[in-house]
Amino acid sequence: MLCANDMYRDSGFQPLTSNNFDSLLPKPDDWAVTKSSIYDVAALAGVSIATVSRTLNQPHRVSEATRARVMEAVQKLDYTPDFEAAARARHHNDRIAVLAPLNTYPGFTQRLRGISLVFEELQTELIIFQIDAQKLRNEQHSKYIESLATSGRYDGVIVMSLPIDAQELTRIAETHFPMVLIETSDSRFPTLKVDNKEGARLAVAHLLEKNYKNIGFIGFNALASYSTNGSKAREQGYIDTLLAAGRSVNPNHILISDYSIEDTYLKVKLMLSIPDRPDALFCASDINALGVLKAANELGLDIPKDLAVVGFDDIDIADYLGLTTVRQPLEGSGKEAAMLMDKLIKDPATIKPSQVLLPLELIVRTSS
Amino acid sequence: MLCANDMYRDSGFQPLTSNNFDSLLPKPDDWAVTKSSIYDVAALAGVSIATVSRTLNQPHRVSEATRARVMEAVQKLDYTPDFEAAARARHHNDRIAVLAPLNTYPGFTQRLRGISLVFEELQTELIIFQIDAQKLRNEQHSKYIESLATSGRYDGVIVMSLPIDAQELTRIAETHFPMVLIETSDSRFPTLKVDNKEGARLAVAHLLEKNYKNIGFIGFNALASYSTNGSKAREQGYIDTLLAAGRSVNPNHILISDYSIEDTYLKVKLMLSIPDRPDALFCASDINALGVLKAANELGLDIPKDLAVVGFDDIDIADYLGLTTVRQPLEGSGKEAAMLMDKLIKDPATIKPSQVLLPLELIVRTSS
DNA sequence: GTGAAAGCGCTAACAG
DNA sequence: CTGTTAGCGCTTTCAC
Repeated sequence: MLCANDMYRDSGFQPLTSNNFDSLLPKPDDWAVTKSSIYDVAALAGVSIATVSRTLNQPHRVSEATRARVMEAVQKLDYTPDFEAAARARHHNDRIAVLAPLNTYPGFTQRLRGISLVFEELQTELIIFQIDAQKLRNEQHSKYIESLATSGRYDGVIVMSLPIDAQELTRIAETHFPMVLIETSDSRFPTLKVDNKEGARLAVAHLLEKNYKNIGFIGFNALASYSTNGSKAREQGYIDTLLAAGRSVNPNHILISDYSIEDTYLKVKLMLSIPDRPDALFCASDINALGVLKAANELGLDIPKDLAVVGFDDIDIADYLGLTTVRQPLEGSGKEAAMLMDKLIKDPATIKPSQVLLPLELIVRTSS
Repeated sequence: MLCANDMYRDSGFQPLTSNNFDSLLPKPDDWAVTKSSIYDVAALAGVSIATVSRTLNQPHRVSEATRARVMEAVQKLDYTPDFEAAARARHHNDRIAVLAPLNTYPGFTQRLRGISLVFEELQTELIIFQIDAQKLRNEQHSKYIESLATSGRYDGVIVMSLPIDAQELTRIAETHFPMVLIETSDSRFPTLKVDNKEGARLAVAHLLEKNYKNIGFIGFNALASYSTNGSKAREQGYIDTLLAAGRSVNPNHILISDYSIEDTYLKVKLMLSIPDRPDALFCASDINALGVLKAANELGLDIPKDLAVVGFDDIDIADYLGLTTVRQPLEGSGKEAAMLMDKLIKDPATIKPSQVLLPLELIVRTSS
C-alpha cells in the first residue's frame, strides 16, 4: 500500500498514514471511519501537503490542473481541514474567548448576544467558557485566565462579571494581551461598567421629585457565582442622593434580601407592616421590585399612591408590569465590549486602562 | 547565551529559544513578556523536556533531586503548561463542546447550567459555541459541527435546539462520535426532548375538566435562530385532544403570533373582541400567555372566570403571576444530556439512537 | 531515572 | 507553480 507518509515523514522504521497508524493503536473506536488529513489528500492527488493547503487557502496560486486534482482528492476523501491546527500554524486565530458565569441573572444572555453579534460580522469565532467565581477561587484554576491569555489560541479574552485575582491580573497586564472586563474594575484594563451610584441617583431623584417622603431601599446579597452585584454601590448612591437632598436616612427603611422574588416578598411584607413604613422603595434590581409588588399587592396597597416602586435593570417583564426602573444597556454593553476588543486586537498599542461608563436611563412607568 | 533549543531542536542554522526566536519576528507585541515553554524550563533545570513533563504529570517517576530542580525552574520562569497542546499530545481532552443559539428563549441558560453542573463535577471542560440556525444554513459553515466532531479536540458534542443538515448528520453518525441532541430529532443519535403533544394534552385536558367550552390556541412563529419551536407540535396536540374529547376545532380560535408579549397582546385583543370569543386559551409558551393576560386585563375580563389561560414552559415569572402552565425540565434536561454524554464517552459502544422524552408536568395556578 | 524523537495537522518562509 | 521543512508546545513510547 502506498502511504501518504512515505513521502513526507521520516520515520525510517515504518511508514504510517493516519490510517494504518490508527489501526496500530488499541483504539476503542477502531470501527470508526477515520478522518483524512492533509497528508492523505496530498498522497491521493500526488502533490505535497503545501500544495493542498494552498489550493484550499489561496487557489489562485495553484495551477488549474493541480487544483482540479487536489479538489477531486478532497471530495473523494471527504476531507475537512482541522481549523484548530490551522489556526495554530497560522499564529492567528480569529477567535476570542469569553469567560462568564452561567446563571440566570438577567442580562447574561443579552450581553453574550451583543458580543456574538459583533464578532459574527467580523468572522471571529467566539468560545464561551463557563466559569464562576467559586471555580476561580479554586487553587487549581488560579491561573485559568492567564493560561487562556498566554495560550496563543485566542486573540483576546472578555471577562464578564468575574472577580479576578490581583496577581493574575498583574501578570496578564504584563503580557499586554487584549483583555476587556465587564462589570469588574481594574485600573490596568479596559473596563465596561455602569455607574451604579448614578443609576441610584436617577431613581431616587425621581422619587423625590414625585414628592415621596419616606424613600426606602431594597438591596440583594451577592450571588455566589458572581463578583460584584452592584447592590452595594446602588445603596450608596441611594444614601448619597437622599443626604444631598437634605433628607435623612432611616435604617429601618433599608433592607437586604436574597436575589429572589420570594425572599424579597417575605421580608418586605414585614417592612411594610411597621407603623412608620416607607411610601416609596428603590430596589437594587427588578427581581426585588417584583417581590415588593407582590407584597404591596397582598397588603392591599395601591401602587403608586400608597407605595411607589422603582427597580433596576429593566428586565423584559418590567414593561409588562408597568414597573418604573433604571435601564442599563445589556446587548449594548456586549456590543461595546466586542468592538473595543476588536480595536485592541487590531492595534494592541491602544490597550489603555479606559474605564467606559455605560449610559443609564430611567424608564418611568406606572409604578411611580 | 545558552538556549533551550540548542539541545532539542535540529535547526542547524541558528539556535532558537522561544525567546530569541520571538525577537527575530516583527511582532507587534515585541515588548510583551514572552511566555516560557517546557523547553525553557528544561534548559534552566538542565534536563530534557520529557523529564519536565513527567515531573509535572507523574512526579513519582522522577527522582527527588531532579524534581526539585525542575520545580525550581518552573517557579523561576513562572511556567504554565499550555493545556491545549497537552490535550493534543495526550489524545484525550476531558472537554466537550456545546453548540447553542444564544437567544433569550427561556431555558437556554438553565439548560446550559444543567450541563455545566454535571461536567464541573466530572472535571470536564465545557466549551460553548454560539451558533444559530442561520449560520448553520450558511455554505461556509455547512460542515461546522462535523469538523468539531472530527477535530479530535473534543470528547463529545452536545447540540441544543439546532437544525442539522441530514447529510452532515449521516457523516457524523459514521464516525461514531459521541453526540447528544437536545430539542432536535434524529433517529441516529441519542436525543432529548419533551413530548410537546403530550404537554398540550395535559393543558387542554385540564381546561376541559374545568368545563371550559371554547378552548382556543395561541401559537408562535419559529424563531429565526431556532430549529424547532415546539409550537406546531403543541398545536397538533391541542387539536388531537379536542377532537378526542368529541369537541370541534374552531379555526377562529387559533392564532399564531410572534414570540413576543406585545405582538400576542395586540392580536389576542382582537380575537377576544369577536362575539364568539373563546373562554379559555392554551398558549404554546408563557410569553404568549403573558400577552393574553395583558389583553384580558385591558378588556376587563376576569381571569379565570371569563377567560382561563394556560401557558407552556413555566418561566420564572409564571409563579409570580399565578399562571397555570406546563412545566418542562430545563436545568434537568441539561443534566440529563450531560450524564448521557458522559456515558457515551466512557463507553462509546452504548451510543444508541435513544430518544429520551423528558417528563412534563402541569402546574395549576390561579389563571385556570 | 532519564533522554531522544515521533507525532498531532496544519501554515508559511524559502528554495527551486 | 510547487516542494521542503521548521515550528506550534506538549505527551509518550522506546532505548539506554
